[in-house]
Amino acid sequence: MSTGSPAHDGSARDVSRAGRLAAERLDVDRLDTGRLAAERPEGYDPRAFEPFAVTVDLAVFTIRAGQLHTLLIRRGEPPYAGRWALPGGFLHARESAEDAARRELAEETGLPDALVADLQLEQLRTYSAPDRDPRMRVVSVAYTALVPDLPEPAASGGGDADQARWTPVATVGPLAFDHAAILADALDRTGAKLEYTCVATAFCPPEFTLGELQQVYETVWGATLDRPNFRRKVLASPGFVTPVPGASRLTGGRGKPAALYRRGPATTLHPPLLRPR
Amino acid sequence: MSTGSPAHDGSARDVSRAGRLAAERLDVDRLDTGRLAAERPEGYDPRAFEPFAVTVDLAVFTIRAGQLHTLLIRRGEPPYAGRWALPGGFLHARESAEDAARRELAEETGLPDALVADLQLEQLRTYSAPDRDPRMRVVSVAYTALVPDLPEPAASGGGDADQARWTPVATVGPLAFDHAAILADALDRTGAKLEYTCVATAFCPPEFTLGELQQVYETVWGATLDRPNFRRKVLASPGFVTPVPGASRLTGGRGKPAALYRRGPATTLHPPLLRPR
DNA sequence: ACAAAAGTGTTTTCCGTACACCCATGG
DNA sequence: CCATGGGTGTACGGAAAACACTTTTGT
Repeated sequence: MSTGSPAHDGSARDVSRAGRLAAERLDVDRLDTGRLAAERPEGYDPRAFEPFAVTVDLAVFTIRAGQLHTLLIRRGEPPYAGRWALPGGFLHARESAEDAARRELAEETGLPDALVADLQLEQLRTYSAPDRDPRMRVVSVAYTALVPDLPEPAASGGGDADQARWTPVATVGPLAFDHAAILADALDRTGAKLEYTCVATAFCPPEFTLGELQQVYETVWGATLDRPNFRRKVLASPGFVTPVPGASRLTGGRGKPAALYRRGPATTLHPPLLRPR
Repeated sequence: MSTGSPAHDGSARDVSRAGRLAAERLDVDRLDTGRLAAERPEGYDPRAFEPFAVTVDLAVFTIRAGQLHTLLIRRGEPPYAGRWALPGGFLHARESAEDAARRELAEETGLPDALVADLQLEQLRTYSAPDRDPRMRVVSVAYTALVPDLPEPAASGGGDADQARWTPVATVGPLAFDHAAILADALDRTGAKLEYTCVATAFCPPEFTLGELQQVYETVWGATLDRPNFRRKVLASPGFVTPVPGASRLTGGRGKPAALYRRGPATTLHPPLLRPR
């Protein structure tokens, strides 16, 4: 697909992100970087095994106030000190990348583990440019997560030097390492997945109206949809949503109360819900 | 998407695959595996940085005699000695995963580098289960490549102990490590990509007929398509194929000679070419 | 009574499907 | 002249886009 090819970037998490992450602090100086080719005169010895650091990066999206937001953390240590970055961290020794992503997500957002356990979490892509991280060779597996609007966003960790904050994707400035490219890829993928999967419900609370579901599509796609047609399409897709006998009122104080739905058992959308144009 | 979750498997390339790969031979005993949690009594030290080996695995597909084939190599060393496996290998020190995949593909297939340079190569997924490889912690980035039917398949390397062979996917037996899961994922992805991208032409020689292109779809999908409708859809997709003023005869000796086409500049298919049912 | 949001119906257009038919070539 | 494969035309059915209309609430 697209080749963001972010050249001079990196993604290794370091000692930043407050004391709550002390359990996975990394002392870069302890790393055996002596074999890295960058520190050898010229070329490398092909017979030497090169150890890599492996991390996960997370593009976590939610919708707040009709805008798509992503979770960013502020780096406290060089490189890129003071810059915003995607949450993430190193794989533990006996932990898969997805397990690591789930663990990091729980740590960063403070969500209960039970909620994180059955969360939409999709592997996006692996970023492996040799100079992603100026310090060492880091290969990072990026994941995308879609979460409902959380009452307390990521306010855990307190008002420390290392903040974590929901940021509207439209106002995201330059990010550390190649995280801008990762974020762009995640946005592309998320928009595309809405077309042929049921992931849109992941943005919604357990019970939601069709109007809220439509707002998810409109927010991510940046387009307006015809309400009657959207309604028909969703209800015609078996297993996309299941009705809840009961109604509630939303999106403003007035208007007819809307029926409530839960996400259905289906994961893919047949036929797809194509975006306009 | 799907979660193959291959549990007890691995993917590290070792000293197998003939002498032509000597440049990247790996002596497992030289690896610093002392820190691996599997060799410690119980649990692990979260503060210790764990070095990972990073490899690429390649699911290379071609169509020969109306059957989808994949390129497999036979392992000469334990673990899984004698078993077939996907081609692949370790990342070099200053090499991205895609570069490594391209290099390995050139080495395994013996294709000229120029041809490999502008080849369809798509990152599939990264496999990181902790026990993928019984010897050590290996994270593998899997790629999918689609190539035309090659005159000399993978006959380079000679009749050595380590063979490389095109195998019909229908007759693939058990594979080493989690390669069966990777192959299954690659098949799923390839079938899906035919629907909304132009990658099908990657299976074809530079000049091809619409009948050959249709056979690609029918072979990968295992379904028959209506020829007139297929023709219209392809020609209606701008940039999918471009006509060549000239004709040739094919697929048997008789019948009207078919017009020839080259692949066009487009990469995505609007509207998509959905498979039946 | 009016505004705002949910829900229903209808028309028109377009696309996918199925299938009939003609063309060119080899045996 | 018949089998085989390439290429064209066309009619039918269903889905999607556009839009008018009804229903139910709050103010």
